[in-house]
Amino acid sequence: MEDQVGFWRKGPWTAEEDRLLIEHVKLHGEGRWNSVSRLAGLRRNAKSCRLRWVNYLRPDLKRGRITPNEERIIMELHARWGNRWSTIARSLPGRTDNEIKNYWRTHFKNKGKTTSEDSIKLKARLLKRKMFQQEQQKLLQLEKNEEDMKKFLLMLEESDNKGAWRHHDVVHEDIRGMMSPIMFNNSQHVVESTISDDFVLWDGLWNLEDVHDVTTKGCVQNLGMSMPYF
DNA sequence: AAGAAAAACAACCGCCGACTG
DNA sequence: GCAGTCGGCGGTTGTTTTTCT
Repeated sequence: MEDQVGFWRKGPWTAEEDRLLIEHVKLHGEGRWNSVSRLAGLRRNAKSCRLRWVNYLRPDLKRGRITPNEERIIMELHARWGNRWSTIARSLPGRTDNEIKNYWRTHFKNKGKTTSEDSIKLKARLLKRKMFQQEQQKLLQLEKNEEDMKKFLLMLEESDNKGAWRHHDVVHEDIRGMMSPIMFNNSQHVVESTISDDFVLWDGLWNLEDVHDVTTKGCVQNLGMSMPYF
């Protein structure tokens, strides 16, 4: 039946389809996308299900516009890796390859084709937007840093009492709601993300060969330093 | 306020490499 | 070794939203 032409639904996903897919992934986890349609009762093919989950439904996705820092990282990494969007996306937690690809296309790909006048207008507009975003971000960052520091110190205190951070899932769940996800690797005590998104982003730039290899020590050190900004 | 243009977002398609029987 | 299947990736297109004139 599934081979019949026209069996698979196309076009925008409905809320009900999203719900079914989320339920399915909750129960069975990611992967085996070919069986998803059958098990979840969806008339969507494997690729469609995977794409919808990866680009839209995953809980760890970051919503909202690309920040100036992220933009800079995209430019840096694109200069280094070219159109390897998934590779670039790995350095930007919460962003998908599709998102980055779209962003690159709309902002940079046709830059060479614009007239000088157009590009001046474009730059002025981007600058205006950038300045606004920076202001917003600074305000948020000030609040967030203070909050994060308190909570991180509290967590350190608690972990000292317990002896060690034993299981990264527990830690992740504990602090998911209050700060950017921190993933602790059992064997190496490695932090996968950091206190604020900007820290990991910059760490990604500084350690391009292994963007996830940030020690807790480095993380704590980062807390004390001023943010690089442009 | 309205239409046009630009930007952002969502989704599909084809190709390719890894895996498996 | 080979064919089939699956999942991932990058390119592209269509639609919606936002911004500009």
